[in-house]
Order: sequence, then C-alpha cells, then structure tokens
Amino acid sequence: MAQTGDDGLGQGLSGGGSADERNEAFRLLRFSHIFASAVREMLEVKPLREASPSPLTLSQFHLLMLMSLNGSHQVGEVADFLGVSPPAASKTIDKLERLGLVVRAPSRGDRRATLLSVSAEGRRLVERCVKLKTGRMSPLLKGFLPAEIEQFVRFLERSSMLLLDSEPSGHGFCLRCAAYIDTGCPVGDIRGGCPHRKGRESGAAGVGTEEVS
Amino acid sequence: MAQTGDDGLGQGLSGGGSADERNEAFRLLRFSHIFASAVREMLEVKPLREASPSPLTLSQFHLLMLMSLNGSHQVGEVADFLGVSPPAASKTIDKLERLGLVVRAPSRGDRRATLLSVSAEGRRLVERCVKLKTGRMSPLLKGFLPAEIEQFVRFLERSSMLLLDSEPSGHGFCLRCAAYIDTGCPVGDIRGGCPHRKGRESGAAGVGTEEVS
DNA sequence: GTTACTAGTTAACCATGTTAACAATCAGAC
DNA sequence: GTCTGATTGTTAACATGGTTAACTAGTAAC
Repeated sequence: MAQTGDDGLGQGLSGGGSADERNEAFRLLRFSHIFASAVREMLEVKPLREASPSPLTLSQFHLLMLMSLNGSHQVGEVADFLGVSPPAASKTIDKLERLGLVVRAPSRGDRRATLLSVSAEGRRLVERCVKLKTGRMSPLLKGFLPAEIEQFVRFLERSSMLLLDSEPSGHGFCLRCAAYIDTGCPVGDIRGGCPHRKGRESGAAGVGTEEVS
Repeated sequence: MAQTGDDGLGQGLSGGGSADERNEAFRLLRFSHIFASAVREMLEVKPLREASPSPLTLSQFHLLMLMSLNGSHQVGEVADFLGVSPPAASKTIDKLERLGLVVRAPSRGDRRATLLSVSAEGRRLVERCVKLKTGRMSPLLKGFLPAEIEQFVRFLERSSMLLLDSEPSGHGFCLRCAAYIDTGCPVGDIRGGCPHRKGRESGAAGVGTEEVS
C-alpha cells in the first residue's frame, strides 16, 4: 500500500517535473529528516546522557561547550547564543552553577556584568562528551572511503547553505550549529551572523581577555 | 586564532590517525550538526510556523501528519509514535481538538478506545505545510545535478544507518523520522522497529479499516 | 461472575520557556 | 558634578509540555 505517488502526500510533493524527479525530491526530503534525527539522537542527545551523571539539556551543554572553548562570557551573550531570553539563560546558569559546572564571578570592568567560566568539573564533562561523540562517529568514518567522506562533507555544506539561503532576509537566528567548535562558521556568512561569532570577534578584546579563574 | 587542531577540542577529537583524518572527522561532525540544524529549522519548524495560524509543536504536527496518512488511530498508538506518555498524548490531542484539527470518536469495536482522525481543516493544514516544505527544498534540488542528488541521498541513508546501528541493542526508540511519509522505514529494520510501523502492520486490520470520517 | 488486564483521562507536579518589573550600574548631556 | 537614560542581570508571575500516580470504564480469562 501507499506507494510513493499514491497517497495524499505524493500529490503535495509534486512541484512539477517528471515522476522520477518527484521521487528524488521525496527521497531527499525523507532521508534528510532521518539523517537529521539520527545526528540529533546519536551525536548529541545520547553522548550527553552518557557523559553526564545529572541529566542536562542540549541547551545547557551547548552553553558549557561554548564557554569551555572561549573562556568567560557574560550572561547576555550566552542568552543570544542559546537563542533564549536573558531570564531563561539566568536560570540555566543557576542550574549549572548548582551542579558545580560553571562559576559566576563579578566582572572587574563593568560591575553590572557577571562573568561565567567553566569549572574543572565542567571541562571534564565536555571532554567526556566529545570523546563519546567521536566514538559514535567512528563506524561512520570506517564505513566510507576517505574520498566519499570528503564528498559527503561537501554535499552537507552545500545543501545546508542552499537551505538556509532561501531565507528572504537573514534576520540571523542562531543555529546552535556547532560553530563553537571552530571559527569561520559558514552559516554566519549568509545570515546576519551567529551571535557567538559576534561575541568572539567584536567582544574579544573586552570579554575574552578578562580571565576569571 | 583557534585553528582546527589548536584548541582544546582538536585534542578530544583525535581518535588516532593522521592529522588529515582527524580533520576530516572534525569537518564531518561539524557539517552534520549544521545540516541537521538547517533541516530542522528550514524544513520542519519554519514551514509549520508559516502554515499554521496557531503555533503548533513539531510533536503536534507529526501526530497530524501521521493520522492524515493512515486514517484513524488510537491514543496509545499515537503516544508510542510520538515517544511520549499516554497522558501527554491525551493533552496534545485535547489541544488539537480544541483547534478543530482532529476529531475524537468512540471506537465501535472496543468501547474503551477512542479513535482519532484528522478534520478537513487539519488535512488542509498538512497540505499547506507539505507545500511549504517542498518549496524550501527546491533551491536544494536546483543547486545539485540529478546524479549528485542521487548520491547525496545514498550517503544520507548509509550514514544514518551506520550511526543508528552503533546502538548496542536496539531498544527501539522512535526517531519520528518522517517514516509516516511512506512505508518501508529503513530505520525500523535495524532497531526494534518504529512504533508507527508496528501500528500500520499489525494493527492495520483492526484500526485502519474502521474509518471514522 | 469474579478477577485481572487494558485504554484513556484526570490530578499533582516539574522543567523550561516567556514577559514585565526591578535594582544596580554605566555613560553621556548639561 | 549630577541628572537622565540605557544596559545588565535578576526576580516574579505565568504558560506550556512533559512526567508519574490514581482513577474510571470496558474487555477478557477462567
């Protein structure tokens, strides 16, 4: 039953073009969803659950990851990066502080601001989690030839950019897209720019240099 | 600053192998994240926000999608498919019913069960949403050659399976992975089987045939 | 026909998000 | 210098979506 073109949605997917083209569009949509779910589940949620004794949210972990790479941050920056309101960020930080993963300290320059940094315990958690991610990646790396990996990465990059570029005018939401891993987020180039990147570039002198620990 | 191998995480990612291999693993992990986020945002969240006057959750929409393709369902099946507890499903259905998108009707065979079906309004919403998804896909389809699309889809499928297969023993969580689009979910083959599939196969005679309309 | 199980809902609670209001501090006009 | 206005972060009040436990109604087994 329900062969590709038969059901109600086969119609909805037909944007013109031959049946083969429709079928390709259909399969691409489907496996994009599956891949996205698999990545989220196996490379984000599961490693985090295994690495952390107390159950952390992905948001909470992203915050930790961000700070473990970029030194101290202000609460507002963190809120921007996570894409939530300042009170939400504040509460998230409360929780992480109770767990002993981050540390709040008053900023010396601006006494309104509070600087956040990762504790040793938090840093260890991040390391454990990254190690688990790496482990889960390895069957994937073993199952492809190096040249295939290279091409797959290029496909992923190109298609991500094509997807995001269809935005009428980039009002710059943040993908929380692992940009914290490295500089040069390609997403930032086509949208308004991810807040994390902004923080690192413009705020580098004011924030990054003021170490807490 | 922070070139790929310099920062704290370059170390964490090194699972052995040459620097080039590590770099490839690194890029693959990163662009997998980016692609997953882009798919979620542009092919799931945004189309839904645009198609629906009242803000629906992805869960709620998945439920709608599921039922619009497979006729009526029981509350418990829906809970399994969404991966939430029965009370949560019940409340979700409450909301969708208040919005006039689904209809509850007593089952004639088993008077404990309630059968759910999509209203005409709900069906229109699903169609609008699918159309928007298709629209957002088109730049992607235009930006690739047909042969590239084909290969990209194969990569996505292979890597999804490799990722999911690394699970020690599939205790069958559901990816909500767009399996509702078509039969033959490849994920179901390697895990315990997605609950939706189970519902369609074993429950087809008891549930699918009893139309509520 | 009594007993045990199943389907669904309700109640009480928790986590996480929001907006509005607030205290403290900074920065510029005068 | 000081007053006014913007900013930083927190608290308070509330909405939403999830959980488990308890309950009702109905089915099924013996």
